[in-house]
Parts: sequence; structure tokens; C-alpha cells
Amino acid sequence: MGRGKVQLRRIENEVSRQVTFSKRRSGLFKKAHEIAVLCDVDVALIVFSGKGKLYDYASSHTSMERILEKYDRHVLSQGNNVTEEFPELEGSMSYDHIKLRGRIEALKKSQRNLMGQELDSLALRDIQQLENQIDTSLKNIRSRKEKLLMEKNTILEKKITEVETLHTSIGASPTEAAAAPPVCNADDAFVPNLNICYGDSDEPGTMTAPLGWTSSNNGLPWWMLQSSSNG
Amino acid sequence: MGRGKVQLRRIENEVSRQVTFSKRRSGLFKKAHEIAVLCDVDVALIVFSGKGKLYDYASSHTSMERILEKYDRHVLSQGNNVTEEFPELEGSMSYDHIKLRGRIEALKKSQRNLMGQELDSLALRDIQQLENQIDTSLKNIRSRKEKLLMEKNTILEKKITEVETLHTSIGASPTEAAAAPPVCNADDAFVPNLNICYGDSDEPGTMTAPLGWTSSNNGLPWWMLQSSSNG
DNA sequence: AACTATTTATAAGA
DNA sequence: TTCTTATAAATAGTT
Repeated sequence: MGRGKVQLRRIENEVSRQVTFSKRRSGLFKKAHEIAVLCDVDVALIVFSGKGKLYDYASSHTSMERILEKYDRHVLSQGNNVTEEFPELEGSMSYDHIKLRGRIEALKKSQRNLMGQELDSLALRDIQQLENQIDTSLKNIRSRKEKLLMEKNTILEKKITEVETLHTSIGASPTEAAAAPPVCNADDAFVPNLNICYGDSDEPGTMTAPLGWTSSNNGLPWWMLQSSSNG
Repeated sequence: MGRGKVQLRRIENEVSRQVTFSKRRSGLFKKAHEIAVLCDVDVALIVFSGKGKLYDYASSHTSMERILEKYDRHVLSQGNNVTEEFPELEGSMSYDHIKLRGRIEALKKSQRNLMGQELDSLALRDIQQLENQIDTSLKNIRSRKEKLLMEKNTILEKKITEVETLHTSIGASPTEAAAAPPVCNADDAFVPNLNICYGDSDEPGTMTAPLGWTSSNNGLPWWMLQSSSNG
């Protein structure tokens, strides 16, 4: 449908691939919705763009969750048994229990990937999407760090002003005080190169978790949270 | 599209609803497959007929399981509470369930942070730790990508050599063949800037069914084959 | 983001 | 279900 026929193969031109994706995506979602309404059926549609952006649709009768749940039930009953992974519990687990464990496993796997581990099982396209995600994460994190550092700077400057005022009142030169380096240690100073500041980073390439870190919450680094309750 | 316009509402006549379902279903699955191929994206489509029969499609790049896993990765990290996901269990949870749910919440929170979300609750030291982790992740991911790309390159070079050999054997100038542009498209070539390349397309020109399809010989168009239907 | 020439999908009929 | 055909819709290429 269009000025010319189209061959069913990957569109190599990135721009037209993107344009086609946009057009056809809306068409596809429209049709998914139409069949759901007209025929009164449950439809779940999930699309990931090349860059990993998620588009999804679930017919209004039920939520995506429920449809996927129903799908899981079908698949579970079709053969490949989840309980293979947990032989010790076979027969004694409720479906919900299995589901929760599946969730945890999926989350853990996902987390390991986000931490740059176990990448061998991922295809090139997955790796690329993961890189995009991590790239975005890094931007957000650095942006947040910059904000925190600037706030801290503001507070420190205020302190300096207070010190100046104090010095002035006892007769010291305010110009000297202002020109001097901040009275804080390196950790407290705002450094334009956000990569360097606060660095206790590990060697590049080695995938060792930063040890000895005490999180503000429970004594474990927050990113190390792991499901140890496998029984 | 048809002899008359159609209103977007449930078709009350059961027979025509069934007929429409059958027709539109094949159209929908075809379009899902088309966008997956043309735009090189991941698509998962699940349909349950009114009687509960399952029809599903997953683009060939990845399996349905993989796509749903990725979906979980996105949605589970979006911050919705566990009890929203399992409202039916509220109030009647066993200790194990509570424990598992707590684990899921913790993992989700951790994952959100790894994805650069909800950073407001983190202290500067946590942020710095997170940045270090993400930095390491990125290094690992890029390293893995480079490895995959180089392997791919090796394969492509082998192919080129084969083509050269073929040309030589039929009397063509090997120099010409060597000087000619590679037989692969740009996406397949190794690119020093690892950020750009992520194509894994097959040979252009050959129109074969995607690998994900178990195309048995049942006389249907291969794009219409459904993994768990036909009855 | 619009436009429109064409191709596709499909509603109705057999 | 399946085929046919008139028509409605989707969309490829273009502006």
C-alpha cells in the first residue's frame, strides 16, 4: 500500500526505516485494538524499537499483566517446566510462588546484565540496546551528581562567607580569604570533570565490585542486593 | 476495507465475529511480522480467542520468552507496587510470599537506579558508587560488543575470501575482486566507533523464512504459521 | 507533518 | 472454511 511495492526485508536506510517504523507501528496498534474490540478477544502487543524503546498495547478487558499471566499458564502447561530450576521444591510450590521466583530470576538476570555481567548470552542487538540504556543511565547519574555537588558548593560558599565575615570582624583581609582555595577537602569540592571527583574507582575492565562500601541503609552496597533466599 | 465501512464495536453476530476474527488475525500477524522484518524490531503478539485459544507471534531475533523478559525489565522497573501486580493475593500472603515480594521490591529499586531512575533518594556517596558501577558496566558491555563485532568481521572476511576464490576460479581478476567494495552492507562491517554499528541482518536478496519459524509443510504462507494454533 | 497514488486488507456475498 | 470482488484502509514515496 503505497507508491510502490515493498520487499519484505530490513530497510537499510536508517531514516526511512525509522519513518516506516513510526507509520506501521501506529497501523499495527490500531489493528490490534480493532480486532480486540470487534471480535471481543484479548490482545497483548509488545514492540521494542531498535534503540530499545518500549511500545505496548493490551486490550482493555484485561491488563497486560493478566494476559501475560495467562500466556505463562499456557506455556507452562505445554511442557517446559519451570520447576526444573528448583528441583528441591518440585510439587510443593504454588503457581504464584513459581511466578514470583520467575520474576526474581528475571530481575536478577537483568540486573547482572545492567552491571555488565553475563553478557555472553546476549545477542549483538541486545548488547547494543543495553549499551544505549547504560549510556542514558550514566547521563542521568552524572546529571544528578552535578546537581548534588553544586548544592554542596552553595552550602560551602555560604560557609566561606560566614568565615570571611568572622575574619573581617576580627580585622583580616576579606580579599585574601576569597582568593584562597576552599577550606574543604578534595571530596567536598565541586570539580568540573565529574568523572574524576570522588574517585575510588576500580581498575578499568576488571569486574570486581567495589568492596567495603557501607550503604546508608543496610550495610550492603545497594547495587549488590541479591536474592539469597533460594529455598 | 471491504464492501462497507465498519463501526468499531463488538460484532454481535457470533458467526461473522468468528469469521472477522479469523481474517483479521491473519492480517494482524502478517503486519506484526512485516514491521519486525522491515524495521528490524522486536515484536511479541499474543491473542486469546473468545474461547481461550492462544495465538502468538514473536519476531525471529529473539524468542517470546526473551521479549517478555525484556518487557518485565522495563515495566517492573517502572515503580509500580507489587501489590498492584497481584491484587488478588493481598491480605492472604504467606511468609514466603511476603519475603519474595520484598526481594522483588528491592531488586526493582536497585534496577531502577541502575537504569538512572529515582536517583533523588541516593546520597552523593551512593551516586558516586553507582557511577563507578555503571562506568564499569559500560566498559564491559563495549568490550563484549567489540568482541562480537570482530568475530562477525572475521566471518565476513571469510565470506569475501570465498567470493574472491570463486571469482578467481571462473577467471575473474582477483585484484579486482579484492579492490571491490565488500559484499556486505555497511551495517555488517566493523566500525571503530562502537556506538554506531548494531546490525545483524542476513544476506540481502535471499527471501527465507525467519529462523524462529518452525515451518512445517502444511501449505500455509510461512508468515502465517502459528506456533500454538491451527485447530 | 501532509499529501496522494498505489498497494493491501477485508466485508460481504457465493 | 475458502474464493471472489468491490471498497475501505494503510502506507511508500514525495513535498
